[in-house]
Amino acid sequence: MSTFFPPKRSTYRHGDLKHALVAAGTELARTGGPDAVVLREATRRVGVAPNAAYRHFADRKALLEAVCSAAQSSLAVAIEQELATVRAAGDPADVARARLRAVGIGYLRFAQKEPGLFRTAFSASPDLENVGDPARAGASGLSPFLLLGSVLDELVEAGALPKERRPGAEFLAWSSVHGLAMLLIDGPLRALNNKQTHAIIERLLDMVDQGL
Amino acid sequence: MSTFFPPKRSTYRHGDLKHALVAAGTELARTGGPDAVVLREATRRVGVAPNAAYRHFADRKALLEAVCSAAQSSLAVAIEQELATVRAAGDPADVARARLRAVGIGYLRFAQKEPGLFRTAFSASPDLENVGDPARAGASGLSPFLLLGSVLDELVEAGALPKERRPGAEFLAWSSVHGLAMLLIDGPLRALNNKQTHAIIERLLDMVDQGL
DNA sequence: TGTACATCAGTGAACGCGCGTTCACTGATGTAC
DNA sequence: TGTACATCAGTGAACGCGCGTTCACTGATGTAC
Repeated sequence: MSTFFPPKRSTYRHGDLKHALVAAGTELARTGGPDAVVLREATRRVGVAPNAAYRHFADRKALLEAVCSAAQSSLAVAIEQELATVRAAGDPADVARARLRAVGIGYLRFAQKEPGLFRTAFSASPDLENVGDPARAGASGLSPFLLLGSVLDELVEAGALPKERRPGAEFLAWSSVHGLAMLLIDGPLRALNNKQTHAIIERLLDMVDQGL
Repeated sequence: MSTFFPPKRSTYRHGDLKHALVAAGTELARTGGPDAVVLREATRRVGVAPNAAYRHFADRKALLEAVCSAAQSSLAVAIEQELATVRAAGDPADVARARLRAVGIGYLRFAQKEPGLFRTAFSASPDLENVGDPARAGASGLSPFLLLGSVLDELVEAGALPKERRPGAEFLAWSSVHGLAMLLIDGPLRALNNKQTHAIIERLLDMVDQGL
């Protein structure tokens, strides 16, 4: 455990300890989810005394929250990447629909590729208040929740979603996709192979598309 | 913490320690979720030495699994109760639809009333293998998953769901409802009031009904 | 350009805690004769 | 009906562990003069 990341450091000052601790914490979260974000282990990996962390974080919870924000940001980037593959030509309604699908696919891909980070992203302070926090955003400046919201807005603009059904639509789409993510990574759908997984993802996105 | 449940016991033998430990563990899970199922605390509450638990469970994990099964069983009962309120008269397709809705409502009600138990129910060994385990069933003998499955079968029989879409339909319905449950209890929808919650639940169930 | 000094990042040692688990035991039960 | 004894449920004490956090400290930096 503690033999990784040997503490080779020449200077007394670290220089960027705060970021280094978040990075180490993120690595822990990647492997073991939020519970694995252990303050002592993070300092060990960075090669620093355990209490050095208290120069930069009030307590363990503060470190975990920073890691959580970083995970949200990674999720936003994953969604943005998927959005970038959507061709913007053709019927605006079709484009908007394809973009909504891309949000779902990016979300689910991330959950599967990084289940530990995914669980960490939703482990702390999941209030709608910090939805606009830039630390949780991707390159676009939008957090995952705001990305979903903006794509739903596009859907309304393109006439593919009646605007009276727009309010709260985030939560319907999000619920379905989030639930599937849970079943796929922690739940009874873990055992599915790639093909089966892909099929069920497509069906779920169809359902959302049709039911919204 | 340990002053609750004073260890008043007259006999040397407990009589039903195994069940008592599961009950105490369930109480812990109810309050704090799966992580709160602490072997020592369970024995403390029952009024027994910590190691007495090892007469009945191989280790902490085994205790947690027993608590998990009990939680699944409670969930099944909650769903059955909701199903029992559905009137069986009228168009069979409408009845089957109402029963599917009842499954979703029972699921979500349980998640909201017992968030700790709900999280515990899905914390351990969530494989489809133990879906038929009687320890996870309600009065009907069916686990939550099997209850959902049987109602979907009814839907097919009543002609409300094309039978080629029946396979895997569990996972679509389950994903949506499970995801909403998560957002409601742990996630950003925690802050909603009863009315708002009810509204979003209805909309989600509409979406599933329409999109299946 | 040089020096005194305030600042504050990181150190070293220690704390108390509660956990899961193991050991050799003791005491009640129920069965065989 | 009475007694010896095997069974096994629960005890008491202890273990090692790793955690988060606090204390008084040391050493490098950068700024004021």
